[in-house]
Amino acid sequence: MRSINPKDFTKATRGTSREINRQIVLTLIRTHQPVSRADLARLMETNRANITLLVKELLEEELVREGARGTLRVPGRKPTFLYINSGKGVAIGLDVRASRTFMMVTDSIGKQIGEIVSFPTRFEPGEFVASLGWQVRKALHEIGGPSSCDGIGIVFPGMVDRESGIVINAPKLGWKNVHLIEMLEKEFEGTEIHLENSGRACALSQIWSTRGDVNGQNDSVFVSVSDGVGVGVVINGELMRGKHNTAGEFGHVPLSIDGPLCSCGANGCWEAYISNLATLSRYFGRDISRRQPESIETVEFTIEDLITRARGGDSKALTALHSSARYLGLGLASVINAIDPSFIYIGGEITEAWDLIESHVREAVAERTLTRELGKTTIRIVPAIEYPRLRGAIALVTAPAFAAPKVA
Amino acid sequence: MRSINPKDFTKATRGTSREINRQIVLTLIRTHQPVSRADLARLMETNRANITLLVKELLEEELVREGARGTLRVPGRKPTFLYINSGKGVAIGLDVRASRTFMMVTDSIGKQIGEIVSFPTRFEPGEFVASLGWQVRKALHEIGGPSSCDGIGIVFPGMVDRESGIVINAPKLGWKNVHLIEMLEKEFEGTEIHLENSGRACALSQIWSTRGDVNGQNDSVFVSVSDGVGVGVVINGELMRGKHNTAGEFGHVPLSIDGPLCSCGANGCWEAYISNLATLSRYFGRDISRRQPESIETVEFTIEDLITRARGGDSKALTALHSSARYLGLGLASVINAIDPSFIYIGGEITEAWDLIESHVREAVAERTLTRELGKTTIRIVPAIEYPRLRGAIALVTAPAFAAPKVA
DNA sequence: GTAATATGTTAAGACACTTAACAAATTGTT
DNA sequence: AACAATTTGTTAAGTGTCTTAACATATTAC
Repeated sequence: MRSINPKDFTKATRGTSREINRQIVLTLIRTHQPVSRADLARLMETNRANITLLVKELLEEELVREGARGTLRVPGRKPTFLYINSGKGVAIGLDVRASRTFMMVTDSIGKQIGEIVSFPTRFEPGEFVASLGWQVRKALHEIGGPSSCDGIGIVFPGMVDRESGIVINAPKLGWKNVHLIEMLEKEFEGTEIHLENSGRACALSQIWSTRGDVNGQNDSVFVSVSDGVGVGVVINGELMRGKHNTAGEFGHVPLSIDGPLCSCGANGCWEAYISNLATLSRYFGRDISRRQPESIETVEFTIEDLITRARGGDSKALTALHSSARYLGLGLASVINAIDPSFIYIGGEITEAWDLIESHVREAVAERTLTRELGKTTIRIVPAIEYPRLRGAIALVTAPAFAAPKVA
Repeated sequence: MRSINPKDFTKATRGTSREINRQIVLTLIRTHQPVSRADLARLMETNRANITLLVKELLEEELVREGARGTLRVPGRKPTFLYINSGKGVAIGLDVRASRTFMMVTDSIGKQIGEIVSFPTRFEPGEFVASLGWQVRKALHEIGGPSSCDGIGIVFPGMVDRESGIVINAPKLGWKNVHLIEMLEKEFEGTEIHLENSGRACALSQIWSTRGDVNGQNDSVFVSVSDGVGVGVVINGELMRGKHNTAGEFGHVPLSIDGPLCSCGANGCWEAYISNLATLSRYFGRDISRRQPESIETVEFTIEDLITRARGGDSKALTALHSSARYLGLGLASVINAIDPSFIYIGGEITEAWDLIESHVREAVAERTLTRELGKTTIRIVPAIEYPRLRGAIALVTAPAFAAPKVA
């Protein structure tokens, strides 16, 4: 039950119904393709005539294309299959991380083109922008063809204001209040640039996935455990962004207000207990979380190494993982109590060790959730191979075309 | 940017535009009344013809009524004022608290009728339902007239599943998994009963308020500090309910996982630091939080008394309040980091001491919020005299008529 | 080759917003 | 008192979109 904001609403016009149904048709083609007009009519519980008219318009706009005829096992005319016309342009996704930046090129519905490439991340904003420009132009050139670029989505490890395009704080890179979009718009003249925080982008990747078991979930939370802890919250099929576009910072909700110092300056944040650095610190029995960002590339022992050791029988490594698992679960319990989502997704390097830690996580979740039902909230691992950050970056570009229109 | 759920969407029909605009008109009349058709046309940026047709329908349905003619300071025909037709039925709101239950009767847009009455809360479910039945019938009889009852909204201090109508856990009353709605529906045959948690209900009271400074805020959080800590989160003008209808339990997000024992069984919940009992315990220097519910009525020293003493110069009382204020602020910082709302509302007895504690709260908020902007999030006190719980209970009954239709 | 069946299109109807013209009511001026 | 100017509210014709019904198209089974 939503209240209508009397100061900011959208009235319905003659074309509103069409606009709504048009987006529904697009969504259904995207998630069900290949699909026939008759199928769409059944899915939407409307008549074929209406679908014909809606699709005719989408065909004229070249958003949709007709493909091969399908087959039927029963007598009757064969259906004409419809597809999203994804050949018009390409989307570019960039995942900026402390050590390297990853790049993915896709068609306009997010289907990967070519290989994912990566290059070192420059820490000086000017150099950073220039290197991005060079890499993106190179990738576009390699693809060749007349494809235009629909837009560039950039995922950043830190606090960003998507609307103003400012990187508010990215401790991993040592950036504060950098007006990144402005610089990028000069570099990529005429191309739309989208900026988003990594936790929220990961959540986007799930909202806009076409995987059957994933889509159709209105409320979910993505927790990305990496150098930091990023969280994206989805409410009502929409990413929670907040007044200052900084919503979702569950990583800095405390487990203990006088716990270990966090990179944000406060004590006892969840992040300070479960980030990769926290786990490594626990293993080495010392505080390695306060290094300068410049030195990150020189650290040779990673969380992956720790997981390998744990699998190899290193009981100290296993203990460090179990400890992080417990804190992960305790924090997840807070998220569950606060949001009560249908799904929790977890991404990050630690998911590689899920078989080692799952029981510890679940136990801690059950311990602090308020009801038994909440304790059983589905937790799904998103492995690195699914590239949730990059897919989220791509969604920033490709999703708007499929979004629900704002009404009432 | 909302994604359309391909498994659960609402297509637009011929009547969808009308439905949307009809709800907008109702909302605008509710929030702007008295208001003329010409005013509505200006507010909606549409033509008067459309408004005439929309209003004609609402007049025929007796949802809206015409009133006196307005005046103009310029030449021209005088406007006909429109009002929500609130005389058709009454709504009943019940605020169940550990010691007493409060009852308010309003017209169908939430305007109070008569006085607020209260009666002792029975702890045995059967007796509880019977006493409610008796009190409600008495109130309806006293009002007299042909008014029918539009519905009853009940606000409960504990975890409730609004949809199934089950009180999952109300430690203050000692209830667990009581199917309250079922019992109440037998008692009030034919009348709609709505059940909600007190924190969420308070949030509803703000969403559906017609106060100019309050409405028009899409994202807000209501924190109700009383015997327990109830939180209601509003996202996009809609109360966040969650998969199991238990969303918003920020009261049990920890400040320190090995802090004091909370009524929920876990350690260090926010509630265990800032509930009235926690503040009183701090004052008395002992743990009085683990009493049996039956004895609550016999406790003569309340948080109000403590505030009075603090004002009277009792430095121990003031210290206890300041301590709670600090913890309140630290927890609020988590809420702000997680949700980034436009507004935070605070209700409960402790608001009586706001002038004594505000600076301490704000300081703690600033200390743990991630950006300076977040630290400046507006905090508004809702005094007890505004009866947010009761207004929320009423909103449960009166709001659905004004809600935005579900589309796409 | 024909009947049965499913897909997709077309045309007429119904419904709601939109535009334009008009009636109604009021104020200010001559 | 008559008239112009102005605002409110209504009516009628127009346009866009969903809806219904009929029809053409294409395929399978007999």
